[in-house]
Amino acid sequence: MDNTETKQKILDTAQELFAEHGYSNTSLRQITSGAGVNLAAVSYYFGGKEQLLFELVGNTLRPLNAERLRRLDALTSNHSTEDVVRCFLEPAIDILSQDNCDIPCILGQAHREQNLALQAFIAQEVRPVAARFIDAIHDTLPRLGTAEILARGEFMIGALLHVLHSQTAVARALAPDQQRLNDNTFIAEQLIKFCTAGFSNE
Amino acid sequence: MDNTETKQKILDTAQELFAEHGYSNTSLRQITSGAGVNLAAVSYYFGGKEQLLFELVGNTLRPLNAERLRRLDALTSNHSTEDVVRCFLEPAIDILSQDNCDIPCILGQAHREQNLALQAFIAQEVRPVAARFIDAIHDTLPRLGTAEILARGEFMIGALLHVLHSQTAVARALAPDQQRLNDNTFIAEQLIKFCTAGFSNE
DNA sequence: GTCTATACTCCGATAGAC
DNA sequence: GTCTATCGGAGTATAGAC
Repeated sequence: MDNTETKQKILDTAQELFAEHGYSNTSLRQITSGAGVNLAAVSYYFGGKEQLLFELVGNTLRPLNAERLRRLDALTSNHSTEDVVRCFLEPAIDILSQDNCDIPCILGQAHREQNLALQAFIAQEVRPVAARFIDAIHDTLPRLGTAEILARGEFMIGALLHVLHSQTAVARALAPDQQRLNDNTFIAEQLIKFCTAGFSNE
Repeated sequence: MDNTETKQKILDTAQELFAEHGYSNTSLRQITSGAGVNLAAVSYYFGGKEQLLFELVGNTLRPLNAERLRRLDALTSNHSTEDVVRCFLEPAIDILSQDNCDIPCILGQAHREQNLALQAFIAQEVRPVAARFIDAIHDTLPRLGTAEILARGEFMIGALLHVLHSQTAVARALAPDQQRLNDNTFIAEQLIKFCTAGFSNE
């Protein structure tokens, strides 16, 4: 069997199972038997279960943050606060509309894992985006201090992660007849409006 | 040894260890040896590790939601949007200021666990508060549809849980010199302002 | 009723055979 | 590069001591 083929089959199966049952609730035996490879293959190719998760998270975060930076760079000098918020949120929410809905689950889970090494890994990936984002917000809301921008940035990340992870499960449980809660475009626009208004409060 | 004393020692130790290392990363053997009781005591008193978590979560959610309902009931007929948001957020953030900071960790973790039974348990506890909250928001923002209120309610919960869990860890990592990010009063006021503005956007 | 000792199954990891 | 065998530790269940 090919090297890359085995690795890819493990990654695909792990992504699927992690998304469905969660990292801790998925065993290496489920992954390897699902992928049709030997139990020891995960240790051989990735170094262990945790490094396998790191690989998945990195593969998701890298293109996402690259796209965020690309959009931030494309902003003109007289951009609005909503433009900046959109640069940050839209690439993440776009993933929800793609066919593979494992990715947002993996992403949301990663931020929530109580794992210092993983937290540091994520922080390192997000840092350059955060720095550019703070500057861009500062341009549109000069009266807002750095502490305010940082705090509100955390609120935005929290709201985004919650939506990525649960996909408004609480709201849909409370009102099953509200079909708009299943519409990702509706949720995306609501989230962008919500966060833009939240930031703009000087 | 007394019945209630053994149960309480298990609850206290479990709360501490779950908060520090996470539910999945804490073993029953750590809990029982830390509490000075036998391994089987958890099965005997709670039925298993999962039911032990349920008990902890319930003990945290019950008084929190009772306080939220009490404050919602105390609102006068001409309340503001900020009043309603404050009723929901302040009791949760007040916990942060208490000496026992295990509780917010347990709360944030509970929402994060990929566990359908736990999700249902939480949804059932939150449901009465959510229903009253939606009505109260509707009073102040009559042009807002139910779907909008529900979606934005999810964003607010996401932002709150993120703060409860990480206590603005990302922001503090990005700017260690911003002391205000360690001030719970500052974070609370910022969160209330952020969510109030987010809801008010009709 | 409370608690102890113990056994059972499953987990992640790894040394070593092939 | 792949696989088997095996290890220590996990959660769980229970028989029996007090």
